[in-house]
Amino acid sequence: MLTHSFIFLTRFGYSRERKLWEQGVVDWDGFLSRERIRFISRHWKERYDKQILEAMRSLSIMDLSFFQRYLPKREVWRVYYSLRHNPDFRVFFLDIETDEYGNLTVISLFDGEDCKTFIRGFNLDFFLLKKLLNNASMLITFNGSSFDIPILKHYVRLNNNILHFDLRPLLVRLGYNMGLKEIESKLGIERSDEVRSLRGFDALQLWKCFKRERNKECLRLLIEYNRYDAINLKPIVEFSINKILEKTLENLDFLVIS
DNA sequence: CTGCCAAGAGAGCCTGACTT
DNA sequence: AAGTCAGGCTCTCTTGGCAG
Repeated sequence: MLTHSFIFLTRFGYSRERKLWEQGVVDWDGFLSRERIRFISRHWKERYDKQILEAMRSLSIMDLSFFQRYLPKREVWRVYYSLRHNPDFRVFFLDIETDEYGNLTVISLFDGEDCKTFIRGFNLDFFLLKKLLNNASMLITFNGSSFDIPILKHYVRLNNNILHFDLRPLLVRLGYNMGLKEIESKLGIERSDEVRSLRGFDALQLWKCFKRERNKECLRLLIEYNRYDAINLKPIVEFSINKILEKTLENLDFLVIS
């Protein structure tokens, strides 16, 4: 999908990108191989050629900072879609819990197969966490733009070539303007009985309970809750990218995307 | 080259929604 | 409560294409 994208070009929006596709310019190679393109002046064609060559170069060496800078946030899903099976593309589904003062208490990183959880006061080591995070190509969250990522940045400095894919705005576009738990139940994604009824507010109480009473059961539940929040993001991503791809390519049946 | 027009990109503002 | 984003709205500006 990424190599079919032109939305990162200067002064390009959805309509101009679609115009290209409709006239048969469906990928970067197609764009570069044409001398002239209708509705693009010679002057701009030259500039766009350079931008596309730069995109190609970045992609070939997996330096995603180019896309971090020029791809609109709401289109970051295209990077995930194109690279999700590439072994050099490392993703973390991420979720954090905090106490009532906004201090990080628990964080889970799910790489698609294995879920690592770090707990304040036990195994949470910010040096190690930083090392782990900065080895990733993309972090995927739900509402992380306004919650998880800013808080995380208080503790660790993240490299600027890490892409952040926030699922919430995408789901809003797809008509799911609601919280994570409600989306899960709409999509039939399950949680264990113990944590099914828990919400964000309860996470604060669980940590409080653990701190006050040293109650291990409270902590265990909080960890379980947090891990589900991270792990369940994966099926939601799969659902969302298929939906948004369908929507993006509506009425363009000749366009087959890899 | 100059002048005009319509399309559409982009900026600014407001609102509503979510996370713990 | 803080922080961020997208959508809706309006207004402005840039641009390609066309005519002469």
